[in-house]
This record gives sequence, C-alpha cells and structure tokens, in this order.
Amino acid sequence: MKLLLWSWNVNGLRAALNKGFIEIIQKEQPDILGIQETKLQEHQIPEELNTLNEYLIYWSHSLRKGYSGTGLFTKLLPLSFSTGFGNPEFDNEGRINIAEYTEFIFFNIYFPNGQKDDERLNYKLRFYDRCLEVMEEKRTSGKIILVGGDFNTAHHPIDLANPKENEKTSGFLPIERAWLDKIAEMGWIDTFRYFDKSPEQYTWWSYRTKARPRNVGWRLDYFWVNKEGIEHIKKAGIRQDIEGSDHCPVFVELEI
DNA sequence: CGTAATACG
Repeated sequence: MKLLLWSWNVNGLRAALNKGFIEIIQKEQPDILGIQETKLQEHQIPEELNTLNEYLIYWSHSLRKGYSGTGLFTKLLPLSFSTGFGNPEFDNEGRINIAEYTEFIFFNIYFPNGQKDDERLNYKLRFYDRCLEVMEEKRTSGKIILVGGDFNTAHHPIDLANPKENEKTSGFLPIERAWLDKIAEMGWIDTFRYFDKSPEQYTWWSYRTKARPRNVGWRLDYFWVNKEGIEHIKKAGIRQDIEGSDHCPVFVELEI
C-alpha cells in the first residue's frame, strides 16, 4: 500500500480556507495531512471542513488565542493520537500531533520560532532536545518513524537564498543547525535531500519583502525518517506550485 | 506584509 503524507504550515487555517485550501486537498488527496499554525481555538473550527468527509481530523490548540496550533487529517484510523511530549511547557502551545499506526508513527510538529528573543530561542532549543528524546523512544517500537512539520531552521547554506547574511538570524544559527546535524548523525534522514541535491528548493518566503516571486526563500519544512525506515520512502518533494500560505506543502510517498 | 487579536512571525 502506498500512502501520500503531506505537511503544510497554513499560516492561519481560516485564511487558507479563503485561498482554496479545501479545493487543493480535494484535488491532491493526501492520505495523511499534518498542518501547522492553524491559529484556531476549539470553538473556531470551520464548518467547511465537513466537506472533507473522507478524513478524520484531530487537533491540538494553543492555550493562547489566535496562535500556533496543529491539526492532523487522516484517511486511516490511527491506533492512537497524542498532543504532547508529556511536559506542559512544550504541550500547551498546540505544537504536537503524534499519530501511531500499525506500521509507522507520524509526528506532525510546529517547532517554535526563535526570533523574538533569547528566551524563545532557548525554548526552541529545549523543544528540539525533548522532541529528539521522544523520537528515540518511539524508535524502539521498531516502526517507521516519520517526523514532519515546520522545523523553523534551514539546515545547510543550500537551504536558504542568503546564508551569509543570515548566520546571526534565528532560523540559521549554528546552534540551531547543530541540532539538525545531531539528528542526522543519530540516523535520521532528511527525506527531501536524500532524493534531491539541488539548490533553491525552498518552502517558505517572507511576505514582508514579497520574496516568493523572486524565490528568496528558506527550506524550513521537512519530513525526516529513521534510517531503518528510509527503504519505505519512495519519493519526497516540495510543492512550490501550491499557494495559500507563506509556506508551501512538502510530502513523502510511503510504501508499507 | 499578513494573520488574527495588540503580538507574532
């Protein structure tokens, strides 16, 4: 069975719905879709989503209004669904969906942005470390572990348009990049780079500078998989043709 | 500049 998994930071689901979200999902038909930055509270879940009646939908909302939030749309019934790492400080911002299936476990994560101040950068780094612990715990199950989402860090100079200028910007700091180095060393694989070594493959473009038409972007959105699972990944890619957010969707095809 | 509520990305 071949499954199509998507990750997409929608930058406000209600805004994305006004930009064709439903039509895109109906056309592309991912089997499992993780979204980030829903910016919803429980009572704000849009009714139009009922038209996507082939999906079960799970949510994790932030305690803070209009902020963060993640959602999982799935055609397959998961064995379990969780919204946290087991730590209130990481679980209260609606950043975590973990869905376990028979053959694999899917993490849909909206990693923190570290640009506001040092406290948030520190939070991002601690969130990274705790996430890796949970990834490694789940790895002991022997299942394929897929970690998708907005990681908020470009790994290598090839992963952003202006690496030199951004060496001191959160999102491309050495200490943030070092965590991606670490997971790679521990046997986790960036599925997109595994298949595609080409430059200019970005997933986010700033609205402020109208960066997208000029492709001045960053690759912040990923699917990582444990090396034991890579043989099941038949394809990985980026859908730069799809609009509706300042991020574009990324995907993998999983054969199980 | 954009989203959703006055801050954050």
